[in-house]
Amino acid sequence: MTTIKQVASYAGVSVATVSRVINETGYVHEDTRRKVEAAVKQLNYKPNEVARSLYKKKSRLIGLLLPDITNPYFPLLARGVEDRMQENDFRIIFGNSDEDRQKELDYMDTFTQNNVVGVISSTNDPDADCYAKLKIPVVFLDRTSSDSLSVYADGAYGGRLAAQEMVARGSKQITVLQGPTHIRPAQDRFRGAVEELQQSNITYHVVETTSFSFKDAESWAKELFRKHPDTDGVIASNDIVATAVIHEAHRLGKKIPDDVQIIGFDDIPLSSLLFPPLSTIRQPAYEMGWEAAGLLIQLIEQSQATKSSTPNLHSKILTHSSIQLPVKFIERETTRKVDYHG
Amino acid sequence: MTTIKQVASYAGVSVATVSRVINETGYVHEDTRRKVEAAVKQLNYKPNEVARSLYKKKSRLIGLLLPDITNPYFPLLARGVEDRMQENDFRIIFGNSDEDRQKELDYMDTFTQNNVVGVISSTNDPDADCYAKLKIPVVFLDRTSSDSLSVYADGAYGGRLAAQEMVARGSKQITVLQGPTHIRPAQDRFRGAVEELQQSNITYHVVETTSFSFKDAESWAKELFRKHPDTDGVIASNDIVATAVIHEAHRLGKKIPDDVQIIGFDDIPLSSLLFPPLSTIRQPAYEMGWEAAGLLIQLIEQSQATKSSTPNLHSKILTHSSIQLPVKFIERETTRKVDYHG
DNA sequence: TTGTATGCGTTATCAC
DNA sequence: GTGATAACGCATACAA
Repeated sequence: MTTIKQVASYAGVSVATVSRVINETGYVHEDTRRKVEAAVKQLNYKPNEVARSLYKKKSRLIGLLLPDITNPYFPLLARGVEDRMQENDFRIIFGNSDEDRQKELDYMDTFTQNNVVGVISSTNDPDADCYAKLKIPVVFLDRTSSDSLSVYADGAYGGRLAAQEMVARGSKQITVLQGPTHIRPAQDRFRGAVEELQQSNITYHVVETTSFSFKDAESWAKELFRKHPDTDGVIASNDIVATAVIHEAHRLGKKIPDDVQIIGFDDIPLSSLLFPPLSTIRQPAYEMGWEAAGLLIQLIEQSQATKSSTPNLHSKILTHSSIQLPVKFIERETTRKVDYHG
Repeated sequence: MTTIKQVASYAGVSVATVSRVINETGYVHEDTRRKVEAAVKQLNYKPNEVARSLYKKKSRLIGLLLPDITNPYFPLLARGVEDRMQENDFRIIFGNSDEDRQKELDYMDTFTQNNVVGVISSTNDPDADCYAKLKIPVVFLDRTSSDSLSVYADGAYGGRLAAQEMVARGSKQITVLQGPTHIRPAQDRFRGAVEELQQSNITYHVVETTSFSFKDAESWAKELFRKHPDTDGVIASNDIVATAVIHEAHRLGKKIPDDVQIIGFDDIPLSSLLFPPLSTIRQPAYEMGWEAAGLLIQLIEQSQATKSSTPNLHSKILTHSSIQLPVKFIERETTRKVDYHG
């Protein structure tokens, strides 16, 4: 690796001057600039980010912590984050937490030890100590917290919407799969659905579920149709679980959507490829990642500005502006057609 | 952040001593050690990885470059890499290349600028300059190169296997979807399949395809049944493409597997959830990531050893030991049952 | 407009 | 056994 020193001597100037031209800071004569630029090009010089990071106490790295990239919901989030970050010259240190407290802690240590300037985390406990202690901006993704910045979809409304669409399409005996109680967004949508059902005076049952794993979901699907055989509409806690319900319905010889309608949640890429293609409530995962990254970048730039200048009254300061993105009903073929519907 | 200096003064010793105890290098009196350890704990000291990296010219970071984490084949690879790296206290800077040369170059710059100690890349051009110039170990994942270390699945055999199984199950008019020509593993499996078919004296046709996108695949599926309406067996270039073929077969009212058998490639998580569940050639993606990480770690440790000591004749040096992992036929329901088959 | 010198937090070398 | 101190590559305050 060629260093700034080598560039300097090659160009016949001091390191300070080289630094000035590559950072476009301070005055430098046009001729000198050209000499330096030539040297930079000639030696193919790329500044050492580590040295920069050490001196400035801040890097161009951000930390991204997701529960499990293997869960089909997360790749889109990750991609949204990466694209926006890449555009703004930030790189990503990535980790899976498995929703495990210890792994989460470890990664937060990793992040701080590497001088990351911000983190995006999809955690079940945004109020955990390790986040409060962080002295850099944090944005919570897909997980809400009362007093931290976060980007999430409108789960409660999504739940209502699922219930509305199901009722509008004629289901009378609806079973709702609750979703893991420790995952806030799962509970939001569950509550939304139940509220709507209650207001509509529809008979409904609830089956408790404790994970989003397909394997577990298969047994809940069985339980569902065993305990509530008259079910003619299932609101699943997410698309994976909905998939298991579809399978079980097939197995029982039930016609979808004539005997039973099914609505999922998320709209993961898989959903449109199922048979029948799954009607679901879409969370705009890519956009969520994108927005979270944008918010974080804003916070990062803000915190730099705050430190270096006197408070600027003209620039609006972000203190608590979480972003809630809209969800949308995606009508496919596990729900019946309905005339009035646009 | 607390620094080594603070720990030193808190413990009443010099920074050198603190460094010795945290790195377990050199002599240090038992009492001193205890004092330092207490200070470390008290102040919750965590060494600054950036400063370490600057001094030692090597970090605990590795670079991972994948085409697109949004493609369902890659999350498992990534997870395999992450798990193994995490176990060995390496962290990951992650990026998507979109198979775009420029993005690839940019990420290689990022990696070197951040002092990563190794990179794992899934590139179409392992012989590209940017890899040759790298002075750190590189392992190519899922992409082969004649003279670089790589971890990949036995694509040629996978192709043969697909053809064998299809023939053994009675297909007489087989169509093979070729897969993108610029993606080496796609061509390996294609050639394998074609060779097997030729040896078996089976009539077959080839439909060219240029991507793995589902959207494109839909039109190739149409083309396939239009040009070769007698097709009673399809060997798809991967599971995504196979999915499109299933859809088209449904649309045409063809019975699967009675009218047409379909075999995919990869065994992405989606495949078992399709209807009918897709028979496919499984690549052990998670294991591949895991092995690639293991190989890279070995190379990293080796290169450190080589630098610091005189060549050790007793330790075997890895110069060219690529790892080829076995593929396997996963029998599901897009292929017919056959008696002889164990 | 440019150069010198200092420090960022660590590790390693060398005296003591 | 332990402590100064130089060095890693860079950016900046300050002097010139």
